[in-house]
Amino acid sequence: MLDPKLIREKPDEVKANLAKRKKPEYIEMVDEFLEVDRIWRETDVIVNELRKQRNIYAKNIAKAKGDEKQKLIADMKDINSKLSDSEKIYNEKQDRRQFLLDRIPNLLHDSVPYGEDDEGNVPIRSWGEKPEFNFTPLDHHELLDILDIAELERARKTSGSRFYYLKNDAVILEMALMRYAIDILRKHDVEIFSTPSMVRERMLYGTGFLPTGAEDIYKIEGEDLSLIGTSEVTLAGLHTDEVFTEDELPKHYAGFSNNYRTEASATTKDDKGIFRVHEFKKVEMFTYSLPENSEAEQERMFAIAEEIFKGLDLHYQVVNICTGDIGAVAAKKYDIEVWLPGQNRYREVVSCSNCTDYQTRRLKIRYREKEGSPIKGLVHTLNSTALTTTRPMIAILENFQQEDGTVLIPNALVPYTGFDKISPVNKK
RNA sequence: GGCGAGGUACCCAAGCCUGGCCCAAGGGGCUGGUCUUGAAAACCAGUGUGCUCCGCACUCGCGGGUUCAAAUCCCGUCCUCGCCA
Repeated sequence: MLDPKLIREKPDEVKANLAKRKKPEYIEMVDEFLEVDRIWRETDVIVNELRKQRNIYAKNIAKAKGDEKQKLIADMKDINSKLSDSEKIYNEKQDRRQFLLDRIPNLLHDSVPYGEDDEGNVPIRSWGEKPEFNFTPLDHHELLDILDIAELERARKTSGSRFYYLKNDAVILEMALMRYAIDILRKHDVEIFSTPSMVRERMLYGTGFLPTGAEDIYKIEGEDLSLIGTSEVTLAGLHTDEVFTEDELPKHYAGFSNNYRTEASATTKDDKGIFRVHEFKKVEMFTYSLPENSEAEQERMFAIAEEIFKGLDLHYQVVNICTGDIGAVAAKKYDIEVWLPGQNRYREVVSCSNCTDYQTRRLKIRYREKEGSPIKGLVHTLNSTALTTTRPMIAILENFQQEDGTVLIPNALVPYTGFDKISPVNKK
């Protein structure tokens, strides 16, 4: 949520910023907000004045006696009827105002490149090199089959499309990836959490996954609980309504969790294998920062994400996400796109966002100089993938495949897996 | 799941039974000021949100209701803690 005062006081700046997102409805929302906000405030004055009258009368009635009291009570009823009329308008305008605030996205940082859609994302650097093959590299789903380390067809039977079983060496590899990432984070003094997989609605609203985006979330029937799509939600929610002191910040957190996504709006192109799935495990970095430090914190966080992928010897490029592709919550976002030989293209494996105060305004997470001193403002939040299970696994399979189908395990993972390759098995 | 006790501002906490100087006592912390060479102590002021900001209104977990008037009474609901299952 944006600061309503900012929209009111600098509407042209806000609109110019939102215009970069190439969605005219945002501009319309701002215009409507300005109008609704104006009426809301005018009504607020009227309501306040009537309430003041009511309070004065209430006190006088308490003191008055007999006929005088009866007269005052009659007058009071008149005031109350006027008040209830004004309050009705006031509440309507307030609801509409909030509705709009809930849907206007965050302001973009100046360094976000302009672009219409994901074609406009700007690669800013790359690391490593594409592997050379003197044979035609296989797709990851073919490799999963040859190596016999997953059940894809049968997963359709038990759970439906976009679910999967991993088995044997793939299970070890999955855990190894998580442990590998966690150890790197611990080296950087990040606090590690294993978080709930379900949260209350308030947390999803607070992090910006609601009200827009409800179709991507699995909701538990009859409960105020939904499955998280990322531990960003649980880690952001952790300090809801709290007030940090400056010396407590930044908080460098990371969450390990299962993640659930309906992928309702996804295309069917990535259906094969485990590229786009409803459930996966992830280590997610999450930072609470002073406003003035959030830009530096984003660079710091992203450097750790890169370190993780460098350690896996995976060739990748870094992309600055453009105005047309960035989400509603982020002010600025970097992705890591890893090279997938089986698809012959780069694919997203990391997303690192500075959400500034967009989430903390909703979650009411603030800071003050020290214990007991007045509140100074809202903290900034940032999140970044550290490592997921499925896509990095795909990258390892496709990049380190040998002609006979054997897949070599990156050196950094061997201490965690206990094996340095996965070889094809002869299935009956 | 059942029963019980609770939820008051940054923290602690009174008020609730018996509705009305509660525009929420008091304490702590913090900020500013007076004083001091400096500090402590003491004293004064400030310390939730909104607005047309020397003034008002809102805020007692949340949402309804009763009433001229609700932190206080009623209903619903969420959460926390305890005991039981």
